[in-house]
Amino acid sequence: MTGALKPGDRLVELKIAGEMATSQAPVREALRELEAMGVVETLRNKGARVRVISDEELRQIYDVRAQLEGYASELAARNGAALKAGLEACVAKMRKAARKGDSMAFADHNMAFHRAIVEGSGNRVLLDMWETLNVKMRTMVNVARSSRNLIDLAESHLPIVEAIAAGDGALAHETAKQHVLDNKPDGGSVS
Amino acid sequence: MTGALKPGDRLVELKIAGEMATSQAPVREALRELEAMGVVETLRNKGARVRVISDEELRQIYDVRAQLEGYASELAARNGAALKAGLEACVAKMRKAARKGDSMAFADHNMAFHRAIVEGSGNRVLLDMWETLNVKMRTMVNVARSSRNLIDLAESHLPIVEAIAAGDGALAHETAKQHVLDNKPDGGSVS
DNA sequence: GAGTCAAATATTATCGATAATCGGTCAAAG
DNA sequence: CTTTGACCGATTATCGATAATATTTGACTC
Repeated sequence: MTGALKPGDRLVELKIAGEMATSQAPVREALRELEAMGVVETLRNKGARVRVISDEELRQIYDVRAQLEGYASELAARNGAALKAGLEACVAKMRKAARKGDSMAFADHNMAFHRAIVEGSGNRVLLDMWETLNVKMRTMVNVARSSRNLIDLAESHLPIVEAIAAGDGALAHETAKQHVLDNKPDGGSVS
Repeated sequence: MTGALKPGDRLVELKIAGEMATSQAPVREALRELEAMGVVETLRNKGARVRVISDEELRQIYDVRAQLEGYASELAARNGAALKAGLEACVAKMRKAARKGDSMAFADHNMAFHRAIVEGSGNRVLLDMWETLNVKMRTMVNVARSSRNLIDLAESHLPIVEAIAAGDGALAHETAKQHVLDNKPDGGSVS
């Protein structure tokens, strides 16, 4: 699935097959997989579309993500000292991207930061699930909608690093969770 | 996927196609879906197998499930009064099944209890994710391995009902989470 | 212009065929 | 006896065809 596809766009099997120089059947197989992942939705005899994520669903995704990342941070804090340098490097890269106004690079480093924590949790099921949420959202972190500037956003990651590096699981949990909720579309959750 | 399949069992496309009076292609599509859900694993040119869930993965699933159900209970507690009767009915049915020594029925009512809470959270993403975990585990609640008898297990759900019915989100969260961890294979988590 | 209907076209869903791959068996060689 | 290579059957992966379904187009009427 290459660029320039928007929620709601049609995915025509024979056309994709032609573009990929293959036949229809493998395309159907791939679409079934994407459907199971929640990226695509299909109706019988009507074909596949990029699934539309409603604002409500996006908010729900953020709420669940906050819980998962909070837990991941708590687990990661057990090995916080080993993760510290890597996390700080991500923040430094975010700062650099922020100064250059490069929001694409910023988003990449931001994602790498969060992934490092979830990977550092050591729970593979948690990581798979977190990735599933990201695939669903497609725009992994919605930077454009954030009410903060990129410099502030980069800095907002530091309390998470500190809590994890200090091995403080409970603080890491709350800090990471709140960070996600702070960046949720339409502001914070009541939860 | 009808009964009597164990982790590691081969799923032969042409055989399944014959049994279902269809052709290979729809079977391959279905297997792709099951693979995306983590139920099946395939290797290229080697076919599909029912995925083996290791003990470690099962423990990780329980840890993540504890977090999700803890959060679900917290959200459900907002509307706890409305959920109380339904939850109590599930516990009553669990008691009844426990008295009759009917562990299949027990498992069904136990699942219905937990599902009612996750549904009561009002977060559809959370529900989908929780269902995904259950599909992965396949044995939804591992009753046979629990160190408690069924009567005690039925009763162990009451503190969750009480916290939710009282609208106490934080208590519901901790109670539900601990309940899942208490029933995790090989005992509790350090987390 | 709007609405209806029929025909044409596009697309989906499945079929059966075929090429490629893999694993097991057996015979020959060392 | 062990190892190696050839062959065969089972299975996977994809192909191209076809039937079924949905959508679009064009003609006609008001």
